[in-house]
Amino acid sequence: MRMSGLLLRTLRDDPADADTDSQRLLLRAGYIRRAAAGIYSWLPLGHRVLRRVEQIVREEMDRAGAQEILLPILQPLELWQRSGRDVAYGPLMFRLLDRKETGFCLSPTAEELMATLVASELSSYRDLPVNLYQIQWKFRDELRPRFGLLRAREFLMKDAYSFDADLDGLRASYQRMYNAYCSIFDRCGLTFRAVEAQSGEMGGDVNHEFMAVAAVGEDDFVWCKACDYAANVEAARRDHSWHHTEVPAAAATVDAPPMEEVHTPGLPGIQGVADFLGVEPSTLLKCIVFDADGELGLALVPGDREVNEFALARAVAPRKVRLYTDEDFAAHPELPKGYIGPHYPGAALVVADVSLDAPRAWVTGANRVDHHARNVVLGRDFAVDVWAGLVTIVTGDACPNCGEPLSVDRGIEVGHVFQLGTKFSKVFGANYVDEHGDEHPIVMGCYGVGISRVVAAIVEEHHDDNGIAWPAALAPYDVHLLALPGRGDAAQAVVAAAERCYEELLAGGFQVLYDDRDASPGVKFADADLLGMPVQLVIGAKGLARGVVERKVRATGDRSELPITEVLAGMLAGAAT
RNA sequence: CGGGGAGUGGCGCAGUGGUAGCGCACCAGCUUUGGGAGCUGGCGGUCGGGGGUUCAAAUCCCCCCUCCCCGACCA
Repeated sequence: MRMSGLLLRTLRDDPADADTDSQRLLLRAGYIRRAAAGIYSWLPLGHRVLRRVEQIVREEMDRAGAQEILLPILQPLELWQRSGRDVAYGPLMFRLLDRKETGFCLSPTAEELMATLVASELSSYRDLPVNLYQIQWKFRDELRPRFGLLRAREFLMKDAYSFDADLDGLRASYQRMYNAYCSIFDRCGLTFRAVEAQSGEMGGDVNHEFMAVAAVGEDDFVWCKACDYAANVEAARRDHSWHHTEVPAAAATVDAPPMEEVHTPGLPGIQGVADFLGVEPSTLLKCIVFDADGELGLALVPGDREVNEFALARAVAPRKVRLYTDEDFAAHPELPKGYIGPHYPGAALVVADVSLDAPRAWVTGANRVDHHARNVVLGRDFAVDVWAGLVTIVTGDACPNCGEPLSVDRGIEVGHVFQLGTKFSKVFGANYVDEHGDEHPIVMGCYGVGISRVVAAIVEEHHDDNGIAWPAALAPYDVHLLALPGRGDAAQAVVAAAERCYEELLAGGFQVLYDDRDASPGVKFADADLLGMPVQLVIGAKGLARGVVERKVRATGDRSELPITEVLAGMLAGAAT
């Protein structure tokens, strides 16, 4: 493509209302334009990127045995009323009436229509399994669209739906989609992890979120850079064996002096007590009071850690847990809030983080206002009813898989796979007849990739101060060819060489963006870096005099020279490495 | 929905009662040509919309709309 004819205007200034790198750069580089809050137009370069992501998704879905179809965006509201999601989605759904006052919505997703379709098209176990997908625009009237393409009201999504005879079939379909998603995000050049989402009450459905690591992500999650461990913060674990190898469980081996009380007036907080006594907060034992089905419980963690409420709930299930609030303490004035220790006589249940199972003496509350206790020893001075991983994971904790340090980062949810079960099949009568003639609801799974969101996630990961640096698999063009003819005697020769080079690369199968504009070198360089094609080829009078073309790799800045006669060969060789 | 901020040319901004300006971009000419060139001359805005106050409103008042940020909410 010749840039002289390309619909492209790059902006020198950052758009005032861009709040993330991806939005800022995609706007500046002329890939997208905002049409309304959370609604964007895709210009030629942006559209090419979108299509390339789409194509990767399509290839991987096809490879996984899914079949592409296309469902309408405009869907009868009646379907959504039947599933109950009319109410569940509420104002998140764009709604409209046709001229006969019949309700419609702009599809925010497509389980209803898919289940309806399958109900009428499939009827026998011989038809199963089936996996159908579409790549279609979705609409959600977000309370607050933001971050450009990351939380848009109109976005391109690949949504797939698997239909199996039973749960085993679903699990196999799910695994195929899971694997396909890993391939998709690998090919897109994203650093990502599949996070098992916190299942709802009583187990719930199995589902994984695919999180692309990015500072602008809207969700915290825990992941290991050394292996594929990942979890959301509520479900994350750490491996204590890496901290406490070879430690006998019997803390009674501690040779500590007897427990003694210390007067710590007006110091209910961990940091205050640690400073007052001249010890590290980690040597304090933090006692968090909770209610477990009406009984008083204590959750014990080291003083420098926080209690993960979800972990606590899992530890004492099926009892229902509620951490004490100020109101609770107000209702129980006998509790010495801020000075409670693990040996509190009224505690019916003591739950401790497993890291406390170590031979050491603690500083903790003395169960008496303005007093703390020193030399408090497990087994001698207090007992634990339940051991569990109770602490909220922080960066640096050991990975439960491999022991390397974990990271707590933010992530962009670029994909989500979900074992749905029979909820929609039952509502829409998507049943099949088994080999014995018995009818069963089809077991469904659903699988989404936010294609337009992936584009933004890629820019978040692949950019620098000068602009975007597309991974080769997604760049709108493979090569950015810059002609710098200048006004000297060599100008015509430079243009001629660039033209030859352009034709040669095209003939060689490369997608080439050719800067043939009558612009200064500075403008061309700046635009090339901003637009972000993976390789830049510069043909100027200087190089031409020596018979060479300069080659710059956008992502690394590495420069090399190719003989003008071997540009295509050089590019082919470069592509191979 | 609560709190805060903002709407002035394609983009970024200035302009607190006197009839709209700067930088970038765009067009023309001349000069310049290896990291967003210079000079000259141009094009382009009913100042978000409506109403009001005033001799006079981008500016003051009222209503509405839109956008942004924080929160709440949430695929």
